Amino acid sequence: MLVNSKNKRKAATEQVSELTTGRLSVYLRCLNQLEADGVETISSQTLAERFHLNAAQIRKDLAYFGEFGVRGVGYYVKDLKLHLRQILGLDRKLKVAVMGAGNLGMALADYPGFRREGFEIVAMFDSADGKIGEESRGGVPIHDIRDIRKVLKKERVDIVVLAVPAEAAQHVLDQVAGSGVKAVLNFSPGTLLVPEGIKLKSVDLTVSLESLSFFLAQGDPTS
Amino acid sequence: MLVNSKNKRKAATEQVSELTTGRLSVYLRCLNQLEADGVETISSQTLAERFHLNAAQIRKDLAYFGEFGVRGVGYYVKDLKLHLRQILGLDRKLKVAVMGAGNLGMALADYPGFRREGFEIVAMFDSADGKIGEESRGGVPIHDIRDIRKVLKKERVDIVVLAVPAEAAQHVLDQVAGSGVKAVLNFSPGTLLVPEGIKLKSVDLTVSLESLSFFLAQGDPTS
DNA sequence: TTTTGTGAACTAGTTCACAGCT
DNA sequence: AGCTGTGAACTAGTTCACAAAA
Repeated sequence: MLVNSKNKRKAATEQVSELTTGRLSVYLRCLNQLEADGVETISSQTLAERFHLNAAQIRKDLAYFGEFGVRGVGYYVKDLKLHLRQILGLDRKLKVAVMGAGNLGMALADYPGFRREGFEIVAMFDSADGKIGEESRGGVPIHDIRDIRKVLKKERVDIVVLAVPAEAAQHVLDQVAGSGVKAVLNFSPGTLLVPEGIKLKSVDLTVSLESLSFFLAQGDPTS
Repeated sequence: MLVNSKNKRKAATEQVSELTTGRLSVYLRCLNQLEADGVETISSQTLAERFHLNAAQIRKDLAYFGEFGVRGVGYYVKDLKLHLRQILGLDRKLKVAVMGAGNLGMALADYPGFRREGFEIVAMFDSADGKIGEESRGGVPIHDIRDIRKVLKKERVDIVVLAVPAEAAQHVLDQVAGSGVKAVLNFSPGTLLVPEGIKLKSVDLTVSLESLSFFLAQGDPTS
């Protein structure tokens, strides 16, 4: 298992696109399902057909990281799954903290999809007296947002989820950066100045919804 | 106001990229802030500097839809705002329904950012007896998911937000499609077969978090 | 024979740079 | 003089198509 004789991982200088890495997550999810279905080996062609992907793209995406396939056969599901988990850094348990214990923060802290993929939500933060000291429904403790630095360091948090109101987002982000966390998933809308050394990934719910509004306005002149 | 003498909107055949439409939302948000700050006119250059965008790209994105600027001056903030709202279809109130009254569905139904941009959340749906007939904290009524068709038609819902568990997503999506709704914002993970005539936009929380995990695993070999 | 891994061709998206309008 | 709107140049991303491996 984990055969990778020709270790041809791309040089650190070469940038793997975010589109590629997003797809790696998708492939991993497909493989999980295939494994559950008892499939042992799969070709890029079959994988593509089954999940509406492009076979050449699957091969190219994987080829950035090594030669995981067997010509004439395809990919061993179990083997490729392990490789993908390793590439995505999911082979160790990553600790996550959620900033903001509002509706959205609470929902994200207890989101089953995160736990299922091996993330561990270890802390939440808020500034409201009524919330500090309490827990999410799923049992994640809510800390005082003024203790960011202390708690993030103590808990050795890897990734922060930012779900605070827009006006607080920049300040909280700066605090998070100061505590040594390197990666932030941001749900607050608007422009943020990204501190040095931070990888920020933003999910903008309003933009997503407005892009559907655009589609309705342009594509579909009825109603 | 709304001067657009040379109405040079692109032909319906021409596809405007989703990257472009996403940026239009962003520009609109920037303009809202500028207006609040009392700025009356702005050049693409200044807009770009202020919000970390690219000036040529702003001009090109806008140029798909008309000539909104004044040479030597820039854009009138109020005027461009109105144009963008119209392009994005935000000049009428869009009605939204949320499928799934779990943590995430509830949070989305009460998400203030949606209301702020003029969306109206009119209904939620769930299958749990304990939830049907209740309301979200913000007062959105929860219907029986078996009444999808009836309620969506009666309320004239424009956009559906899908926040049901992955195993239910396809079935609910098919129901939604059957009730005439044309646009769906999907939060459930995994592959969906998109019914004819539906525009599906997916936000995949797990993929977003995993892309940060990838960054930590690859980019940052410490820890 | 089957299917990978990959250069080459193609398509999409971004940025430059400047003519032309105000 | 200043700034837009836009072709041209460039960069990134996708798909094709096939030689080479099993």
